[in-house]
Amino acid sequence: MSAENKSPATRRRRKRTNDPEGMRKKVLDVAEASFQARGYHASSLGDLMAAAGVTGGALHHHFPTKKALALAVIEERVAAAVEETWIAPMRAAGTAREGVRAVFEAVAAGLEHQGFVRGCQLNNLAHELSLTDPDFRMALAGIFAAWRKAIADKVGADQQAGREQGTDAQRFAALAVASYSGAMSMAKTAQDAGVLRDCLEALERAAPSSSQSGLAVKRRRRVLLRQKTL
Amino acid sequence: MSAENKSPATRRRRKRTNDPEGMRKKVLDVAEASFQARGYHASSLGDLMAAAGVTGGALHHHFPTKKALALAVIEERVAAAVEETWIAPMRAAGTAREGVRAVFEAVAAGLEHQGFVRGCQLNNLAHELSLTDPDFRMALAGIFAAWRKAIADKVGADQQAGREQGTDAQRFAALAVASYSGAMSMAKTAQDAGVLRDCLEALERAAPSSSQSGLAVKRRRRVLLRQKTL
DNA sequence: TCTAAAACAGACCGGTTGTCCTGTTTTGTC
DNA sequence: GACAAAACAGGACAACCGGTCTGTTTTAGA
Repeated sequence: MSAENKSPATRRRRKRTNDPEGMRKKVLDVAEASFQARGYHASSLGDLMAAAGVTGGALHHHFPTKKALALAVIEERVAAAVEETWIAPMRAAGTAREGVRAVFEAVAAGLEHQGFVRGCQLNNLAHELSLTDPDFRMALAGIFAAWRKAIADKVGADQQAGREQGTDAQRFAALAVASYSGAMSMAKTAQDAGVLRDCLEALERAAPSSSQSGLAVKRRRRVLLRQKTL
Repeated sequence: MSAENKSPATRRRRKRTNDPEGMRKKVLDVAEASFQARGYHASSLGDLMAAAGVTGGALHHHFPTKKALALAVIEERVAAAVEETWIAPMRAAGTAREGVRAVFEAVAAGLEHQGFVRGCQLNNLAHELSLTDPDFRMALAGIFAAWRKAIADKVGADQQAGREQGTDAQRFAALAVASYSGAMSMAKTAQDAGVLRDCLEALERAAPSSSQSGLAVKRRRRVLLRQKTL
């Protein structure tokens, strides 16, 4: 965690190696983590520079303004996180409902193992930045839309396979995204991931996969899908 | 909206009138609005002072620190907003599900009439402040808990009246709060309140009030409950 | 009326923030 | 190897932020 590029007395001047992509990645790593933990406004560029071991000149070279940095974090990192956590698992799932359940449980398990809750990157930044700047808002809205679309598409696939005939794909997707987002908000505030499981149970108990009451079907789905934790 | 306490030449010195409660209220009004629109960190005390027409001395007299001001906004204003928007309508509703529907529709209608979405005060501040300070977090968590309890209590009352026998009150409340919170997050980011209606429809289509499929029951509930818009 | 506390005014300060600017070093290209 | 552009270093700076401080006015109570 401390400095390691101090030139020792043995070799007075280390030769510099330009690594623009590596440096850019290092900055994005630190910014992503800091935005997640402290938020955008509470993260100063000075802190980020110190944490990344990067000088002001280098930072400014890759990201002219703080807004540009945040936009890059949103478009590259936050979008990728949603892709990894939700979109890919949803594509890989057998059905939409199984996918939703798998993600909820995987995230809940990951948070419980981690011991604390930092919340959803997308929602964290969306709340802080949506009204601040139209560019922020549009970038964040696009990620929300892609997220919803991935779920709705899965419902559509289910319907083409003869399932979920009574379900409105768009609305189902909206509810899935909303309940996850809100549950994460509560989990973050209470520092307790249990509410994620509460919401999932309520969602499934209230919404059986077909007309069956869905009481005996629930347990055996739990082990079907293993997923890499975030 | 401009200054009105400039002393005109007619009477050289206006007599000052101490109004501690009024001044405190004025500051809280401005702070509440600014936190809602710009967030905590993006709201500077200088802006608040200017907007409220209050000097630094007066502000500091009532709120020694910015944190104290935010805590007052949370405990007095945000809690009151949740009380007015959710808890009171929930107590007044015939059943829990009717109450949830009434609030969703009232808020959606209010937002559509307003033309823009600033989001949920509680969730806005919760996302920005939960991880920054334990005092903030606890205050916000308490409001979430009261919100959930109000809904769960209503489900309990329904159950004592013979309804909702298969429903878990805690989980139902968690899902209602979560889906509302998440829907508001999306509505704020997309600047479109329609997602609130999507979530409500999905919630009710998926969760019929009893074993009936809930297709014909939905429409006639819509006019039953009128509620004061936020 | 006298007095002390509360209420308010307004200047002030140290620290921080984001950005800019001027150099220096590295690197790809002819 | 010459050279221009990219990559990086690091200081400088003006604006701003939150908090403090001193002083004045109002108000309540004896």
